[in-house]
Amino acid sequence: MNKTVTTDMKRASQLLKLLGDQTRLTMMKLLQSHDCCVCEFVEIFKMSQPAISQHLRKLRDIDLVKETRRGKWIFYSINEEHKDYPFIQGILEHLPEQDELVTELEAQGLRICCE
Amino acid sequence: MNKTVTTDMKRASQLLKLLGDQTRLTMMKLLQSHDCCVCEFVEIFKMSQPAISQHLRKLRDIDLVKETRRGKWIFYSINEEHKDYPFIQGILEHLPEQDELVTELEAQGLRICCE
DNA sequence: CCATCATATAATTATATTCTTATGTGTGCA
DNA sequence: TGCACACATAAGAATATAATTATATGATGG
Repeated sequence: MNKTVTTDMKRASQLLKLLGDQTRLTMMKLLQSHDCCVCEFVEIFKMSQPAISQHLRKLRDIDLVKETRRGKWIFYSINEEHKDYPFIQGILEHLPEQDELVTELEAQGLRICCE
Repeated sequence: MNKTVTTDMKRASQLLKLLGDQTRLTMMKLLQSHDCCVCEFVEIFKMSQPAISQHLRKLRDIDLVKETRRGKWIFYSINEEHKDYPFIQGILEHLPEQDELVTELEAQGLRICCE
């Protein structure tokens, strides 16, 4: 048996389907280096707040991300304890950094900071 | 810049969407160890021939697989020259072997052999 | 304790996906 | 040369997905 096996085919295809959306995939890549709150994502993706919320919900429903309230905002972060996180991580490693998106936010003064 | 970057976000999400289907994902995993023809997939997945054909078409449309005619059959195989093959390979490595499916076929005498 | 801000949920619509059935195409063999 | 087999394509229906608009929730700060 292959030691790198971490998941069965059904779970794997469900995970890949979730990542098979440019918005969610970029969210996950971004979250690897920066926790973000919903309103930041709204700015970054130029998408309505409910649309963002719904993408985050899908990621949360299978525990890929967790949420933490900080002041008025709810910050999302990667759940590194997820059983399939090594699998996800392997995928994200192949993708270009998306830090630029956060840098732009900061330049516009839209980055949320909770002391 | 990250040396492991192989693809941009749009292409990556398209690839992941294609793999985000259990049938296609299993096809890809299977093809890593065995070339297969359409009628074998029909048996393996207990799915109609047009349904199989359509899945294979999607994989072929982005050049993930290639086809070769051998006698009456058209065999599909992985296109290892694909620009994103290392990315795909990284994903498939995490999945359990699917050889059993082919073994079963052989046991039923349904495996196609061309001399 | 009330108003506001950030976020979530619901309902709806538009579009994409995946299957089925029907039919077309092309190769090999009688 | 024509029939049968393997496969592809087309058309249509059922379902899933992802957006929008409208509304609800819930914490915070005044």
